[in-house]
Amino acid sequence: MAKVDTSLVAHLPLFAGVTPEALDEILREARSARYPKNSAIFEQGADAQSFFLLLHGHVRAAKTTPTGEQIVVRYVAPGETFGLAMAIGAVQYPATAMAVDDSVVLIWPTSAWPRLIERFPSLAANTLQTVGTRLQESHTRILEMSTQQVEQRVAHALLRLAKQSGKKLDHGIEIDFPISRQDIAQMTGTTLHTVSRILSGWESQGLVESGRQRIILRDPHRIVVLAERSADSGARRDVSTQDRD
Amino acid sequence: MAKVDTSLVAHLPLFAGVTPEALDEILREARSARYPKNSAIFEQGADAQSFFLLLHGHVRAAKTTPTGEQIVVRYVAPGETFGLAMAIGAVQYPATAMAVDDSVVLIWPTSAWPRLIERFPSLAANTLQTVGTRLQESHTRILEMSTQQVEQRVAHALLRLAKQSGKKLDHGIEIDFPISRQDIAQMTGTTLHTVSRILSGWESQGLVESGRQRIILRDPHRIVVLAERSADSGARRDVSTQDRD
DNA sequence: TCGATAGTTTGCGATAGCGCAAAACGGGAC
DNA sequence: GTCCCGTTTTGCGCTATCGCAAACTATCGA
Repeated sequence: MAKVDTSLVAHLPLFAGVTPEALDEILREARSARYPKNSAIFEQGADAQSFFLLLHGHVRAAKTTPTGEQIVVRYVAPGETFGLAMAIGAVQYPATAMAVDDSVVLIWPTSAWPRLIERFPSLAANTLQTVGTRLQESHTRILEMSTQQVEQRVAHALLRLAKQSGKKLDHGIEIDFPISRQDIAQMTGTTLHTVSRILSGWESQGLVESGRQRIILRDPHRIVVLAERSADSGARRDVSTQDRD
Repeated sequence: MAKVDTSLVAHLPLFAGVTPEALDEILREARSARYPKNSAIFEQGADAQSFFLLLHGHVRAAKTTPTGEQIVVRYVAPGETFGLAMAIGAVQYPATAMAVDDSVVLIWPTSAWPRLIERFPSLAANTLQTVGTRLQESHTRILEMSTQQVEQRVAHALLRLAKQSGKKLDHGIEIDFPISRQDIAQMTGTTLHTVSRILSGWESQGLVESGRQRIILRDPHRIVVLAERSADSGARRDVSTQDRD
């Protein structure tokens, strides 16, 4: 198997504090693979035989209910790890991973993990860091779903996508992979219909420009305002009653 | 300072794979403290100077929005760690921790963490495990908030509390610390009014018995049924349109 | 070039659950 | 025992958002 070029990944947070020789050794345990657009990388419930590092492309991690509804857990950007079921002691993947663009990944066998973290403890520390960060983001998302209305949640979601995977344009930021109204609905806990209505509204105000699986934020600044406004018109959540401390 | 008895904590997942001598050394870095009911242990936004292990009592971790709304991130049960800001690389606590009962905790200075995980790598691995588990639970919660109605979410929340901190009764399970309608609302993304209505309804069906900050599940089995029923009466989420794979 | 297909838009009626208000209740402090 | 305060209950109107249906429109393959 062709060896992966060390320099491509040496700067990643995952490998912080890992010597070049160690990195070399770590990479020797991995193989790389290419997944074409719209192909599944692993399925929710399948045995977690591998964990992954995304090199190129974009991956969507989604969780499905017994009744078939889905939510998007997150979009994976290049340089990020995913499928870390083993790190959390899970035997099966808790979500499905799908390449939303042609993608290239590094793959380690799950069985290699215990040995790797034993030899290179900073791997565990670094992974703890990223998992912890994701936990925080997850809590933020819960906070938003609990306290904000749909329009604000969509605004936040798009701003996050723009920050994570935005391509700067002459005038605006384009989200750098195909994403549908349905996807955004599944990120924000609403329906594609409601997302469509919201984006239509924004489009007519010149805030965004969007089409088939494509969104450009034309006026990020005003979208930030939308995201942060605390539900001014009438319908406000009950803050006064039973306020704690 | 009085040394903490090793045997009290040796069995905790956090210390799995740690030798008694190592555990002794780890505990020497900690001090213990008692927090009376309703006292704050740390505040959201404060410098994360310590991390904690709960020995006795119950702690509520809650996140507050700029506008003052709160959500309950989780309830901490004895044996669990909390305030792990350092592990995730945060400088400040992302939430507020408050003792909901008289509580006893072990406290380590954040500054001790790097040294501890260097000397005892399994601490990092174990912590990664628990943080990963919490991340999964968090995703489950997001899934529920996205796909279920309030009554089901409340059912799930109570069942989880019962499993985590339930005291078995002759007939039923009592949640073992004071918890208000408001608290449950903040766990499920609704209002205390709606929670109150739901519990009233359940009470009249003999599912629960509840009062001031006190809830007893009288018929857990039927509550499980409630939690799992997929919104039968009419209002069902749109699964057919744009189903993936 | 022409369908076929997947994604998007939009209208309309229905409703779950919110916000507000007010009353009832329970427990602890003194 | 009584008062007071935090919690809970309940009624009522309202609206954000859903669910359904149907039309529309890019994009891709034949």
